[in-house]
Amino acid sequence: MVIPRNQFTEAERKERRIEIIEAAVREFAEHGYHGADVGKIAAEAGVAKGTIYNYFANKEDLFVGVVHSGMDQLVNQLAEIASGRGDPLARLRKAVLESLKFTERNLGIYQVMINEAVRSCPGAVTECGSMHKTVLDIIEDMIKQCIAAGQLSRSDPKALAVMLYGLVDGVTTHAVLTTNEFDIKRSHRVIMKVFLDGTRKR
Amino acid sequence: MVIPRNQFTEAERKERRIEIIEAAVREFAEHGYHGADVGKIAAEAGVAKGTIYNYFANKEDLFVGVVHSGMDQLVNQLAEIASGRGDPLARLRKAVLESLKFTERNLGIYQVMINEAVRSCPGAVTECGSMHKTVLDIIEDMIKQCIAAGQLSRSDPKALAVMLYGLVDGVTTHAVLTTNEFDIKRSHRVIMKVFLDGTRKR
Amino acid sequence: MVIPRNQFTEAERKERRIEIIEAAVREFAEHGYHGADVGKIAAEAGVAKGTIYNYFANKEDLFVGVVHSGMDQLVNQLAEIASGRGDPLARLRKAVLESLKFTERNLGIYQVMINEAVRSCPGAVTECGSMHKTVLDIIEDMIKQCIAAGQLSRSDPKALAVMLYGLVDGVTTHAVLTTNEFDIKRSHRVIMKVFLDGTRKR
Amino acid sequence: MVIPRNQFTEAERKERRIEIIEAAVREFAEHGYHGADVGKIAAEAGVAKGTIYNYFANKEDLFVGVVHSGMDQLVNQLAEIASGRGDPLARLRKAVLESLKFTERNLGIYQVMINEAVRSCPGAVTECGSMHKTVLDIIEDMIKQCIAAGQLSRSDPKALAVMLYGLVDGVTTHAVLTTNEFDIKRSHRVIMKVFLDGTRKR
DNA sequence: TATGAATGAGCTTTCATTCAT
DNA sequence: TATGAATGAAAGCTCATTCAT
Repeated sequence: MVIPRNQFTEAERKERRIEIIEAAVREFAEHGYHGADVGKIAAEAGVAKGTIYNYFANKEDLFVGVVHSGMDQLVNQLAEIASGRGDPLARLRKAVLESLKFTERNLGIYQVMINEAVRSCPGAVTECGSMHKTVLDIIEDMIKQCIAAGQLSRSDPKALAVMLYGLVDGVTTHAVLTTNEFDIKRSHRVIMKVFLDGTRKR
Repeated sequence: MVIPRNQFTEAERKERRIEIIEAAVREFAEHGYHGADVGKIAAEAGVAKGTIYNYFANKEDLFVGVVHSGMDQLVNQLAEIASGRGDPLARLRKAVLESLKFTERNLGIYQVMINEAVRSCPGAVTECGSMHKTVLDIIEDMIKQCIAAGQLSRSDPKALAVMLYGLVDGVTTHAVLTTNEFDIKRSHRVIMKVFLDGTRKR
Repeated sequence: MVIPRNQFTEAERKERRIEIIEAAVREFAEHGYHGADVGKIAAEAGVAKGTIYNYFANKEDLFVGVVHSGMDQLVNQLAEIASGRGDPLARLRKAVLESLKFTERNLGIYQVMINEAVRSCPGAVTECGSMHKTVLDIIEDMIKQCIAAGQLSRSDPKALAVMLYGLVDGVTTHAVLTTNEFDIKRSHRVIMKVFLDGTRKR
Repeated sequence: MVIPRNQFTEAERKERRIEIIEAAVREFAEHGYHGADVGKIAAEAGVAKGTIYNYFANKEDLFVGVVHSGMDQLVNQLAEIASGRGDPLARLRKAVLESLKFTERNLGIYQVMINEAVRSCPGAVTECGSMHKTVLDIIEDMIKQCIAAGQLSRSDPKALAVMLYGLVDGVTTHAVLTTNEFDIKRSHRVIMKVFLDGTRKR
């Protein structure tokens, strides 16, 4: 029963867009792309079904918006850490910690973004892929800084970024499949230990 | 137009079951659980829609069949390697290599199994979770052997298994998202290098 | 191709609901509960299949709506007669006449309501049973008035109500099975004659 | 797993036919015509689905068989009573009692026969109608005998038969809708009382 | 003749999207 | 611009019937 008005400020439109995306995040996270119900998203967001289509062209576009918004947060956070000053390795540690925190906070939607989008929502592949690439680029950049600072040995930084992020992703997957609660601090410690020192007996 | 017969040998029934599962693997891999169309699976398998329901109770049950069949192959292969003789670390290397090969061969369905099943197909969660646990148990067992043989340093073998498998899973995810072809040998080398020696400059 | 609008008055919604129920009455009457096709009901009502589900939760709920609507008419009519003033026996006669007219007008759906619902549509049993009970209660009440007025001999009024309504129902059944046209006036006369005076030679 | 033989005696065929009909009676009684499952009937009867079609052309034909068999019992019983000797009115009483007993024993299938068949199974209408007519004819005949013996007053015996049978049918319907247990003796007493003496205060 | 796997038309129900208001 | 009723394609599943064995 929202009374329509004729003119919305840009700010009001943005705010409502965000409300819709937040509702969409919850719904996509819980039911996956195909399982999500646009009607429920509208209800959750407190708007009419039709209104969704004033902000997004269709379900796919809404999903892209969700992905974009979600990854944007992570990218911004990582970018900030990456561009910081001080010990590069400490910053890398921090980046991994924040990534873990992010995935924990966004477990459901993160999985959907990273995994399901690819096969369920062709239109989102580009978006997901490019966000993923951005994250990896940032991590790669940090690794380069570590190498330059003599903290990591010289290897292909891109491959190392994939490894490091793979560890974060792998822990997430494991958490989802075992429905364990996620011990972030412990995961962080183990990931960094393995990544830095390996497991071989010396 | 498959001609119906009524006296099928056990072998013939199994064969047809496998044909259906193979068609289902393709469809689920391409479109995810919800996106998959039972009718298309039937057509793909060369049987009528109704026939599917002679072999599986419903879509969910079919999906569980797919998961079971898929993971079974990996579990068997890993189990064989794990129970082998000879150098434990070499066997661990081999296990990682085979896992990579498996995921490459089964990229689509593997992702659906590991990731989408959880939120799209409640009935498959148990199945997926238990298979995942089995794989990790086998790897954990091999890691224990390596520790016992003095090849890996003493740490929580369960956590290490999660790390190692996380690396494999992370590489897979990366491959899917970048739609890169998958350089298995290189991935194998990097994974083992990082896992064994870490990345720290010494 | 009904043009969709979104702001329906309560009256318009009710009207459409009635149109759907009327179409449903015809379809259920002709084919019974299981034999009825929701799609045909929609077509008959001039709406899309999906629209049915905006007014009723499912086929069962639609059927309950039909039963309720149908019996409501009869109940209201009988209730009005029952609560009238004047000679009780004359009112009882009138009630039987109106019941006969009602069943004649609603032959098909009446049969489905009374008979098939019980075994075909578990969700409607309560509804049907309670409407049936209401009708009998009204008739029982009228019989009590007749007894009080010394027009009928003292017997169990509930049992007599079952008898009287049984006569109406039996005549209906007979009409359906013989596909006779229904001579209401004659039926009314015979029913009242038998019910009041019996058949024994005196 | 019944082993097929090449030759069945006529008796064996008849016996199996009866087994199928008995199973069908139960299934039709419980679920109505459309709700009944030929597969379940076959399982109940201990034969394969295909075997049903060696004995009946299709579901409709099977239903006609059920109707025929069911009504045959009643018709035979009534016919026997009707053709008996002794007091006509006593025989009429007995016929009503046996009809009540019959409908109680066959409540479900009786309802289906009398009521649902008409709209669910066009092919059975003739059968049902003619059996119904036969029953009424027998009752009419008995009423004629009563009139001839001076036990009932002169009225249209066909109409009286409809009334009397209507009372039986009405009681049955009432029993089904109220899921009351059926007090046959009491019903019998009330029916005969009303039918013979009416309800008017004298 | 009995079997029962295969068939596929047909059913109910869902839900992304449209569009008159 | 927001609304939400209407839409109808599409999907999962059932089950009467067939027919090679």
